Amino acid sequence: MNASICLHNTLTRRKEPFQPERPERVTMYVCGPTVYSYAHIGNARPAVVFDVLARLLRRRYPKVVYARNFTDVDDKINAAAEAVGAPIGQIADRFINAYHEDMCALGVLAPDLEPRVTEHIPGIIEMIQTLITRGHAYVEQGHALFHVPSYPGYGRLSGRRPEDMIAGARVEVAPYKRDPLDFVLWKPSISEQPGWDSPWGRGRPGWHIECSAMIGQHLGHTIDIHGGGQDLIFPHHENEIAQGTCAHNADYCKTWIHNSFVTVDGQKMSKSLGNVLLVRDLLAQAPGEAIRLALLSTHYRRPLDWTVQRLAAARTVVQRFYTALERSTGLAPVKFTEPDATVLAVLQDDLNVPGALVRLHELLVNLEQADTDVARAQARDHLLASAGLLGLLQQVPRAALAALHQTTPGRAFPVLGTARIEALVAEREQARQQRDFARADALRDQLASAGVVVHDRPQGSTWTLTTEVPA
RNA sequence: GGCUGGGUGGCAGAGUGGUUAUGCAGCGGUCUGCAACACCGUUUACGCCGGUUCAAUUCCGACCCCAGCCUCCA
Repeated sequence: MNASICLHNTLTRRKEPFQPERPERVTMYVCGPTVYSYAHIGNARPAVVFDVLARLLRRRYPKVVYARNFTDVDDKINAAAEAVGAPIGQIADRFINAYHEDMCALGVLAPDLEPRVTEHIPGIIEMIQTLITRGHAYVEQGHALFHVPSYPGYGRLSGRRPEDMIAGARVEVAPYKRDPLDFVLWKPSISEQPGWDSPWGRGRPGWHIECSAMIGQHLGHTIDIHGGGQDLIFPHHENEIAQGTCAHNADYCKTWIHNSFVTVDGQKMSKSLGNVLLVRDLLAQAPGEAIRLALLSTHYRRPLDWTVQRLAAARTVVQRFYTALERSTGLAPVKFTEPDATVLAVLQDDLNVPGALVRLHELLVNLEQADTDVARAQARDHLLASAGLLGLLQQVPRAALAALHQTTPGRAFPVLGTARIEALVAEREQARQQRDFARADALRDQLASAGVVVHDRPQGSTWTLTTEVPA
């Protein structure tokens, strides 16, 4: 058996060996998007990071239940729905579909479960009732609120002391709160707002309770891994712990994992700065795989600054890998190729993806240096099996290179049919054989102006569509 | 003000108490009619000041700077 997977646990602030409660059923929950708009690059980072973790866990454990929710009722969704005069379900459906498309383009595999809040209202109400019964929550002016002082462990995840938080609070305390830190479990809806009947009147759930309720319903009272962006540590995850622990009288989650933020050109993404980068828009500049690689090229717990240079660099690397793979297509696959031991080992060390990429480059060199068909097939399959752990290099090379060409920014090439290109390449080869180099060079220029790059190899000339971004 | 992370060579980015990853770019070379692709070689590092140590980029302390959270946010 290989060494265990080590993960940095936000709760303990250290890297520790991952030991699931029940290895026969490993549970992981990641906070998904609120579906009121298209996914931006900051939404994509956790999706990609936890996709890699899920792949790693699945390789190790027979059954992994990975859930990622959709928050489909929320004031922002309500506002978006009101703006276009559509029901919230329509807005949510639209952006859930868009989210699926975007994540698919980034090579993110579907989680096992994608629970939606609006489909879990009875469970949410039930959980709130349990909290009230146990003395951890109360009802005031149509609101149900969690009483923070009733849970002594509050603040442990974020490393904050309640007294500091009160001192630093910048918001006015709502009159219905018994304690400034108390947070809403259920809030009343006026008639135009979406709402559901409850013992406390018509209303809708607060943000924090939904995750706890869906976790309790689908994964259990104690889960193995809970993930999300680091901005969720406080208050969202802190509140989840309080609710879940108090409702079920059990540890809520053993390992908390948080990815760091994405900045754009050194600044936080925000609507006011106008620098929110949507995955949709980036997909016009580069294939999803290059975006995925760019997101994975920094360790998940470090801040990642998104720049055009970063994406360009990722394009170059993707191109290099697929160029080598393209040259080995047609070789029979080798049976039962395992991922590389080094790749596996560094990934198991708190998901050191950049370290794994280094090893992938070494495997690439092995492929490029292999001098027999058997060696090349082995090197290729070794590389592919290893890259598969990261969700990379799994496309048909020719198609991947074509995707790079199609997304080349700032270039519009006249379209030459494949037959025409082949004819020109053949004509040039003939000219070269006749040592008519002026003619050969003219043909090469003609092809280049159409975005076709010719490669003269010992076996003869081949061609690819350019993927170079102009400087 | 409180709480988290982080500051590594032109850029990106791992890691380590002593043997200076890796990628991109640059430079030199091999291949090529010339290129391109590919391969080989190669220059420049560890924010600042103290401390511990035979030895610190790596451990400890202070400081400076950056990002995030404390209010919806991945």
